[in-house]
Amino acid sequence: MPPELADARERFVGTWGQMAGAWGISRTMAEIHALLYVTGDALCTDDVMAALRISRGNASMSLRALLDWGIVSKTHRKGDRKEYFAAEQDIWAMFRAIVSQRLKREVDPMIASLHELRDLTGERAPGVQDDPAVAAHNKRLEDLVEFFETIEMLAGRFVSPQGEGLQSAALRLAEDE
Amino acid sequence: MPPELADARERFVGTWGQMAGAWGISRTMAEIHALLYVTGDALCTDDVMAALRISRGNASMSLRALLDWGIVSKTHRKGDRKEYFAAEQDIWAMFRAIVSQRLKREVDPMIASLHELRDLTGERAPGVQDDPAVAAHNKRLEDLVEFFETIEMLAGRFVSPQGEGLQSAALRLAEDE
DNA sequence: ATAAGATTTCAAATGTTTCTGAAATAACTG
DNA sequence: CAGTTATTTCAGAAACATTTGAAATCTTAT
Repeated sequence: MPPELADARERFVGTWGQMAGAWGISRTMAEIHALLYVTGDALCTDDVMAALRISRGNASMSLRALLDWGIVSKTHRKGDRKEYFAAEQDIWAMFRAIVSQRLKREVDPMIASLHELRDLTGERAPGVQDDPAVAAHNKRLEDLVEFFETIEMLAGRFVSPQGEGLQSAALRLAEDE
Repeated sequence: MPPELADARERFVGTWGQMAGAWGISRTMAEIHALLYVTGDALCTDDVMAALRISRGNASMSLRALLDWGIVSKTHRKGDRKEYFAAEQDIWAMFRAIVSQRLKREVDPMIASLHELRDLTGERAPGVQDDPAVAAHNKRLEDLVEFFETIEMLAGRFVSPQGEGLQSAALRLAEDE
């Protein structure tokens, strides 16, 4: 491997690691993902430990978390007892997986909470809906519910297997005037 | 104020606070924003401190950060030396402000880093581009650059003042088959 | 069944972010 | 200008998140 490539890979890992916060994953997870993505090959736990100078426990837990997110997959090699891990190579597929997870982990619970909040002062809570402050409050909650449900519907269409892909939708929106 | 309303507001603050991570802001910032949003009125620092049981320093720093994000504004009242703070009440405007900030803080630097990385092994780096591993690496970087530039363009259109609003674009995409 | 190798778990250590409180600074009033 | 009130700053404290390393568990080959 040319030294330029090794250097470029190492820097890529660092750069991608800085995005961890934006994706909502830990730095090590992002670095492992970067390493697998930029390497292109499947690597075993020891490869990851050596490349990133991290402990076995950390590698194990972070790899499992990446599997949970659905952006890394496990493979086996015949005649080898180790497990090997490879990153999804299609960046759009990876983005869909992340969006899908975050919908489930963040948006769904928020919508559920907003529905509960609505019940506290809504139509089913007798004797309070005449107060103008309560009416204003209910209007705000309605706006939020509508916002999150729109986001959910939009994002759901993007990530659904049968729906149009995010990429094509993005390009369509980005191109037409 | 009916006790149901006070209770509903308090719960809303807690619920919104849990979204802090998803928006990329601290818990206190999210709670202050929630308080201002759900109250509808402008509040002064002492009101915020009392309602959330936080220190003056925390309130001051978090309010300034919310101003920086552009989702809270400062107002004055005649005959009063205190500053009052009010949250943007349009949830779509707030979302646009957040997206706009995160583009600037996260996506722009990532694109810049990817451009730098591309120079390490790209056309301007002589003598390495014949290696197939380098070619594969360059392809991956190209994919990423294209991905982020598409995201940037798309999001930029949503948040630009003269462009169509995010809401209308979202509805357009969500409705048509 | 057992031994070797691979993986997972988790308590303790480390690192990072956020918060407090008091001092310093700034802004207003008369 | 002096006095008063409001705001900002920042070092240390507290809370929170991540990582380590070694023991426990699981897997596979013979």
